[in-house]
Amino acid sequence: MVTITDISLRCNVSRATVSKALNGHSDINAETAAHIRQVAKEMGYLPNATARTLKLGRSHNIGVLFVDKTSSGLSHEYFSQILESVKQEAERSGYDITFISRDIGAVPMDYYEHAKYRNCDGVIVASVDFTDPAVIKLVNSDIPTVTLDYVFDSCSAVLSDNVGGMAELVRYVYGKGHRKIAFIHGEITSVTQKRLASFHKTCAELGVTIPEGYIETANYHDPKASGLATRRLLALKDRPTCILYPDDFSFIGGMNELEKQGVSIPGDISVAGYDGILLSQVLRPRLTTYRQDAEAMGREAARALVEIIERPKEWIPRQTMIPGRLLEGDTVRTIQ
Amino acid sequence: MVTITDISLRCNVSRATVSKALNGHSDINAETAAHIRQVAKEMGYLPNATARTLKLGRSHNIGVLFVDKTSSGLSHEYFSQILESVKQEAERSGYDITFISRDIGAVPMDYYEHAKYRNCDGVIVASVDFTDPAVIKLVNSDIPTVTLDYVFDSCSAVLSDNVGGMAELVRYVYGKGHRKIAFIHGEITSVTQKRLASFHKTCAELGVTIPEGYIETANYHDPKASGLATRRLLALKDRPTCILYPDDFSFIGGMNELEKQGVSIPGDISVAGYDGILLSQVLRPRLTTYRQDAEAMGREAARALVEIIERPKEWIPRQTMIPGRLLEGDTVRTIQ
DNA sequence: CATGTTGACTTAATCGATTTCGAAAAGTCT
DNA sequence: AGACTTTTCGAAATCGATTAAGTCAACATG
Repeated sequence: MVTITDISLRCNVSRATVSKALNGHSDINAETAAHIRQVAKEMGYLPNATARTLKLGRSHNIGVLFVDKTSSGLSHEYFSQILESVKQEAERSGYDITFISRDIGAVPMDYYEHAKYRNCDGVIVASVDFTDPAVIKLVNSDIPTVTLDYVFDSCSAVLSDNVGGMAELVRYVYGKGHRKIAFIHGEITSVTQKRLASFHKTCAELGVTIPEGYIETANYHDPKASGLATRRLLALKDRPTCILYPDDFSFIGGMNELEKQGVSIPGDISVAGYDGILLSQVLRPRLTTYRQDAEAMGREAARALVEIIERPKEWIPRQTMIPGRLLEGDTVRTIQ
Repeated sequence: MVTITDISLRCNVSRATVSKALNGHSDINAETAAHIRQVAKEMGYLPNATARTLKLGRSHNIGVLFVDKTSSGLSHEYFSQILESVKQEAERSGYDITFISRDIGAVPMDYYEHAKYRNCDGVIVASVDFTDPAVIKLVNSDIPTVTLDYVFDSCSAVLSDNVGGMAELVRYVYGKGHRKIAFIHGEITSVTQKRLASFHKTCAELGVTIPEGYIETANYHDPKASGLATRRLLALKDRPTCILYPDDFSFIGGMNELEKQGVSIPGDISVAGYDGILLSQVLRPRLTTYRQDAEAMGREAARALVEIIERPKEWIPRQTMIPGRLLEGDTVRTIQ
């Protein structure tokens, strides 16, 4: 590997001069600097990020903490899109991405320790159990942190507009004439609570009453649970005319159950999903859903984090709300 | 941050002694070592991976190179599962994962340079254009590399059994009585070529002739293209009784087209996918498909790489074939 | 001409951890 | 007691890059 020392020998200057020339310091003669840069290029010099990190205390490396309960990893398209987007934006600013995990090898470590161990300049946290003490330790630490879809007052957050999204969905189906709207929600998380609250609030605003049994519990990304919830809804004496699902993928379970019971979509019952993943747009009928702008979420999270890292003085915890948009498919029918 | 120096001051020993005690060297008195470890724990000492990397030339960091043409990133479940699995296995061996990209910030870099810059001990390459000069430069470099689903003779590879998988699928549908089997394949890659060759070979072995037009071209992960290909197949005078799709996701396009034309699955026509992603198993009817063991692929890739890194002497390029298995769903009907 | 000033480099310390080569102390053997 | 080992620990170099402080010559100024 070519180091700064190799270049200095070749150019008959000190290592300091080489470093300064390469970093464009002003106290180096223009010709000397040009020559050094030329030689560096010829020799195929590459700076060593490790040495630089050690000296400067800045790694230009961002940790990402994504944990999936199901441990199927990034199976959820929403999160894999966010990750990709974080990665792209981080790279644009000169940062690399490293996964932060709980342990590494035989050494037990918590998230904070891992991030410190790797000298991460900051961490992006998403899709985790935000009540986990290890997560709380991290967000309250000296490491700049940005959370996704969860607010800690110690750090900045990027949020999907769950309240607005759910309100828009409810108002949309209301506009289509639906008054008997059921909601199957995922496991209780802060996101779920927001959607649930927004569902109740919007229904109240619209004067829509929610009969007993119209709020059903299932899980995110779990068609089976949604199928069972759908079955329970269909067993009600007073069936809903519209069912809102926890997310697009889990809707598949509902779709199967409806099909099985000979209930047509949207002829007999209308449905809507949430997320706006690719799948929802290739199904026929196309699923009406609320698209979360994962790309923007990842981008804004990375931007916010880089901002904190590079201008720590000016930083104050800030929440960025990312709006989504309703994707009108063909699964919500207009009724009289 | 607590460093080795802090501990040495507190224990009245040299930094060398602390380092040795912490690393379990034998030339330190057992009691002294125990005391040092105790103090280290009390002070919350964490080793600094950067300093260690600089000194030892080993980063315990593995680069992963995943590029998706669609730039939708890790949208393909097969790859996100592999990534997750690579990550888990790497962590088990004490390695972290960093994404390798083409440029970083304003600095233009190729993959090799990026990996060197970050001192990656090795790189795992998947889902890229293997004819890209930058990729070729990387796999032929001094950096240990493991490729997925592609063989270079300069490095080890982990391969999904595309030949065996396709053969098993064909034999399965043949066993169900099908003799008119169409195959819609994805864009031409080495994987596609293997499946295509295996399709032809297996058909030949079984004495099945492949009429004009039964081999159709579409794309991976692209329901639209598969839908169009399906339409072309349905327009044939002599329709196939069974269609094999490029992958499970793109089958959705075929499903829509069949539905639209009133062709029932599997009543009128049988179908099978490839991959065995979660979606295929929650659709009704359940899709018959060949499951690629993404989890094993990621695990073996990580193991192979760690092996090369830690025992470079004994290393010889090796290919590991990961078998998949047929997931029998309800989309292939028995015909007389 | 003595004194400042500026430009262009270099010296040397530093970041945190590891490791080679000693060195002192203690123990062993004849 | 003298010679040799063994045990236990430390001094100092090292990895590659950065930078504060210092040097020295050339030049400007009153």
